[in-house]
Amino acid sequence: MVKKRRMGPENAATRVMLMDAVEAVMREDGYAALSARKVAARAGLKYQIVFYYFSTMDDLLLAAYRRRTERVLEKIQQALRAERPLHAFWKAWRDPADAALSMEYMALANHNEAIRSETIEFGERIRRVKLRGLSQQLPGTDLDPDVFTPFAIAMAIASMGGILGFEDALGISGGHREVERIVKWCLKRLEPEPAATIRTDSGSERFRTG
Amino acid sequence: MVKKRRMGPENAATRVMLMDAVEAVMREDGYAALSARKVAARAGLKYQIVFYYFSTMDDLLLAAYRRRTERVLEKIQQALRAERPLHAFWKAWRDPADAALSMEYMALANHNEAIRSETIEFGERIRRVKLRGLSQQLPGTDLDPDVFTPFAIAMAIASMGGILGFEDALGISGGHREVERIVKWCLKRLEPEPAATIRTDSGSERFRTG
DNA sequence: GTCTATACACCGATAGAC
DNA sequence: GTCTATCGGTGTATAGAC
Repeated sequence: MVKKRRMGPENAATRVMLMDAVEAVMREDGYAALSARKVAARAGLKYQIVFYYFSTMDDLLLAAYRRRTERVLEKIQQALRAERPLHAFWKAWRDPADAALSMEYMALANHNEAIRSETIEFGERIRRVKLRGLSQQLPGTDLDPDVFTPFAIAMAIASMGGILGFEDALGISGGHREVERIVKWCLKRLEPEPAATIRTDSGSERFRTG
Repeated sequence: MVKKRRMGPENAATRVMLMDAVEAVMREDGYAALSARKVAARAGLKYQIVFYYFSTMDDLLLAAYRRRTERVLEKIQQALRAERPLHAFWKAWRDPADAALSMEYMALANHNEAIRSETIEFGERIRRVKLRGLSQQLPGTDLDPDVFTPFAIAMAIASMGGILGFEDALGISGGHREVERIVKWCLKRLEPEPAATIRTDSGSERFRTG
């Protein structure tokens, strides 16, 4: 019933090192390669130390994942504070730096209950933050405001940026330039440059109310 | 050098059963759970039979993956033959049925060289098929034809549908309705209903050349 | 074509020494 | 706080019996 094993404190430096090691192994070799032995070795320790700080490997994995979601959330909130939040979302999501890691956790979530529920909860949290943080209507456009809400566009942008990031990480780049052109074309009109003179770009295409 | 082990024929029924079993295990437990023991057990056989038909586990995995990419390609070509290909793409990619499996292979591709190069090759093949199969310009719209090419739109649609499918598979649904509305709003204008009277939808928003 | 038997590496986890 | 020692279970792969 009660855990009899001796356990280390929550705030130990080694605990943090082990979580760092989890991310490193996940990035390099994937979740299948994750083991107490590999994680500890990367931290320069014997593998039994893992069970001094975490009761199971799943516990360590979940702790590392929670730390990561907190960081991603912070990144989102930064984008929300930008002067052009939609542009910021596009830039942030398109970044392939963490794409491989995200993919790994997404795949893992399909088979690990703890990671799954954490992922669902996190996904819903992101959406709440976006809904609250984005303005309700876009000022710079005359598009149907019921369809093209800032929230909806942010979600669409995150989808496209996410896939493009995944593919970049893998080494696939075909069609990315084309998708980027569409997104930028739309972003330019939905969220025009703020301070400077708003160039009407006369001669090129724009959205118009019919 | 030469493989000395005795090996079964390429066209054996058991070989196919083993590939089916690979997909089943991947779907249910993920690539980390994939092992000769589990795969064979699912096919109702002892695990050593795997090494009679495949020289390594990686070989079996690659064979199963290749079979799958062929099937997906066929699905794409079906969409290309539809009367409204972009609508067909959206419907096909949004389907969460195989999303978990796709995710698994994508994550795997990041750490398994054979699966990675096969994935890259397949990705490029899809793009060629799309480029060749889609018309060069959309007839039913007056949007900038250099930006909104059928190919670019098909890629964007695949991105959004893909992520939505992944999230559906996981159990995340927030924001999907909103993204769907945007996509459908655009699809309706980019690829109007063909045979029937083309409703101009007077009073609602449309794209216009500025 | 499928099985038993066997080899050896690595896995998570525990107990207890230092 | 980190180590050594040890456990049973599972992993890939091979050789050879039936």
